[in-house]
Amino acid sequence: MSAGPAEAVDLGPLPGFMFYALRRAQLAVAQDIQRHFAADDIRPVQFAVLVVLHRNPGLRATRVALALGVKRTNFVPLFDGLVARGLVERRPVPDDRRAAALYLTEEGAGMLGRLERLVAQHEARFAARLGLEGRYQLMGLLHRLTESAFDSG
Amino acid sequence: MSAGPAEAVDLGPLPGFMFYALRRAQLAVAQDIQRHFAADDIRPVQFAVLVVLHRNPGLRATRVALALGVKRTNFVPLFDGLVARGLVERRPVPDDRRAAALYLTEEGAGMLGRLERLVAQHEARFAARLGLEGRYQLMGLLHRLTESAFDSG
DNA sequence: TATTGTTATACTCTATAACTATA
DNA sequence: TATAGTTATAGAGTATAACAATA
Repeated sequence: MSAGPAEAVDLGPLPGFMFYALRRAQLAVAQDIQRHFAADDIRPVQFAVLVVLHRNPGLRATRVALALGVKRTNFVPLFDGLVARGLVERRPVPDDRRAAALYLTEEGAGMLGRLERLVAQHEARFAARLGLEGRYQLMGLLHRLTESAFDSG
Repeated sequence: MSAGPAEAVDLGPLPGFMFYALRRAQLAVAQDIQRHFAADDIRPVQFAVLVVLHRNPGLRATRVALALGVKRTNFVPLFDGLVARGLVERRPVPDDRRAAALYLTEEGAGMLGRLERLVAQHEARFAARLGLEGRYQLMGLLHRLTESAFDSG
C-alpha cells in the first residue's frame, strides 16, 4: 500500500457516456455471474447453449450459433467442450447426413438445473438494487437500445 | 438464402435475464461506436486514454491503466500504439527516473476533438431512442448495478 | 451450386509470472 | 523490500478463408 489515494483521476465526460456506463455495468454483472459459475467451470455462453438446447431439443448447430450471436466456426470448439464433459451430444439426422441434431444429456439437464438456481440467486442480488420497477425499467431501456442498432444507418 | 425463417429459436428465460440483456445492449452500442471510429482506426479504450490524458496531463501509466480498468501490463502495447501514431508521448519525470509522465501531443488533441464529435453523434443517436428522461433513468440504473458489484458478498 | 459442419488461422482482449532499473 | 514500467506468454473471444461431405 502507498500512503493514500493520491488525487483522483478525472475521467471527464466518460462516466456520462452510455457506451462507457454500459460497459462498466456489463462487466460488473458478468464478473458476478462468472463467480457464481466458477465452481461448475461454466461460462455464461455455455449456460446459454444448455438453455437453448433444453428449450429446442434437436436443434442444428448453425441455428444455435446464430441465435446466440456466435459464429458457426467458433461454435464448434465451444460445443466440443460441452460434449467432452458429457453435458450435450450430437445425434445423426436421418433426412440430412451432413447435419447433426444437438441434445442435452441427462447430465446436462442436471447441470442446467443447478445453473438456473445460481442464475436466480445472481439476478435476485442485482434486482434488489433496482427494485421491481427499476428492474422493469432497465429491461425496457436496454431492449430499446438493442433494437436501435438494427435500424437505418 | 433458404426458403424462410424456419421456426424461431426459443431462447427461454435468457432475454429476461439482466446479464443477457446487458450484454446484447452493450454489444449493440459498442458496435455502433466502433463503426463511428473505424475511419480513424481508433477503439473505444484508446479514445478513453486520450480523454484521460487531456483531463490529467502528465499522469503516470499505472494510474491511467487503473482508472480505465486495464492491467498495467496490457496498457503498454495499447499506449505504444498511440505513441507510434504520434497521438501521445512519454516524458521523463525529474523526481523519479523509473517513471514516465504521459501527455497528449498536439496531434492527439486534434484527434480527440474529432473523436468527441463522433461520440456526440453516436450518443445522440441512441439517446433519441430513450428520450431525455429515459436516458437519465438508464444512467442511474446502470450506476446502481455497477456499484452493487463492489458491495459485500 | 448451395449448405452443414469443420479446420486452420489471426487478431484482440484479458490474465499471470517474472524481469530491469530505480526508489 | 517495494514500486514503475516492461517483457513474455497463455487463455479466451472474435473474425475470415477454405475445405469435405452432402444436398
